[in-house]
Amino acid sequence: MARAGVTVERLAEAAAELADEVGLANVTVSEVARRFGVKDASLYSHIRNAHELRVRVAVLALAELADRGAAALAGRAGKDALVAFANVYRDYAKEHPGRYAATQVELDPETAKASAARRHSDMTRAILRGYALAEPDQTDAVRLLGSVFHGFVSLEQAGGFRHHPRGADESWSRVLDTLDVALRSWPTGADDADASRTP
Amino acid sequence: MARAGVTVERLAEAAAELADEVGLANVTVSEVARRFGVKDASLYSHIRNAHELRVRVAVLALAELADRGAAALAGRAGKDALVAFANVYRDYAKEHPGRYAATQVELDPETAKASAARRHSDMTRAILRGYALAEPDQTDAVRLLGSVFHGFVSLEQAGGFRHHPRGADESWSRVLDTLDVALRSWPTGADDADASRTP
DNA sequence: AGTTTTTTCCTAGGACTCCTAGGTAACCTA
DNA sequence: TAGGTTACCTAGGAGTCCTAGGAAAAAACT
Repeated sequence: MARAGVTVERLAEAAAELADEVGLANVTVSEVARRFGVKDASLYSHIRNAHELRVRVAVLALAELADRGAAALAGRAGKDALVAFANVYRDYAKEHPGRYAATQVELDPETAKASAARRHSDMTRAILRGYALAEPDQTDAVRLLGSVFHGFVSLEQAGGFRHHPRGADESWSRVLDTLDVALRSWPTGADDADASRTP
Repeated sequence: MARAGVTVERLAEAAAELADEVGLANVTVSEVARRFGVKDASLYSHIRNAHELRVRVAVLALAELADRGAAALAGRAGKDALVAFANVYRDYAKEHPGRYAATQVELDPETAKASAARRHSDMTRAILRGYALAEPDQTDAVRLLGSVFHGFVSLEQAGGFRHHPRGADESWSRVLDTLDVALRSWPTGADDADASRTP
């Protein structure tokens, strides 16, 4: 009988597709095997276990996302870059919910190093070139941006914004405006102004 | 033979405990049953399916978190309230990772309504009383805060901050400083200042 | 108290997933 | 073309989810 031509790359691709359809948690070795017209046991010569399947989806998604981010950043700076990059995240999550969810699986140190995770923080740092920030503020800002992007997308996907008439799109663009302002007026040194007296 | 005294409340509590130990994804009907000294099939007179078990953990966590939030907010205002409330989230996530993860499961409309989800947005709105914001800016700000809190905690938990010497605690307090400043200087109307010309 | 009803737990079992062990057949290389 | 490697197979054990139908404990009603 002819071989199915399974490779780890095609496996990851199929698993990613499946994740987008049924959610990452429902990505199963058996189903992926089925899509290749192969028995589930056969896949274990390509992957160690079911977890590796999800890890490979994560690595794939991280790389795709980094590619899109790089494309969006090309030729842009300042707020323009910030907005473009942010939209890459949100659009990707909408288009590929399963892949995006995979982005959050914990990777062991070696896998993380070989992944595009570093490219993401580098790109975020590149955005911050438009806003004069020295270390360690720059790292803090990178983390702020990552938190807002992921947090918003995650809450939106979980349906957290559906119980209120205000559109998510409007909030999103307003949040990015605010982020832009915040980065420009980054609290430099020991800023202990007490806001509780600000009415 | 004597009965084990299983109730949905005790079930949810046990599932929550299990979630904190092994992760929400590994919360299984069989294991919960085992902890009650009961066969797995017996639990199906209390819950409909395994998914309901996780939903109940979510509802429990949401309520606990809301209680802590309310306690933290009592007698505080402005930045003081903001910081206290934010720390409730982060501390809870550290203390109860499984419960916190459950917080992000999608709830059907009725369950969501009966949950403490509303209390959370109400409390966030209460924080914003310290910063004069009218609708719809207030809703946008609520979403920004939610995004930052959840995003930061989520990334930190996924190990996203471990590959850099800068401590997560320092970044966190800096992020909250920035949030405080951002809320005070919220971009009111049509703020289209182009930041790309700022350097 | 005795009887009926309800609830809680049981056993049995089917369907599915994960994964291992060991075998066979296709492809690659010397 | 023989030998070796790799991709796939069957068989099966262990675990989970869930249903069906039965027994016994607890609660409710005479």
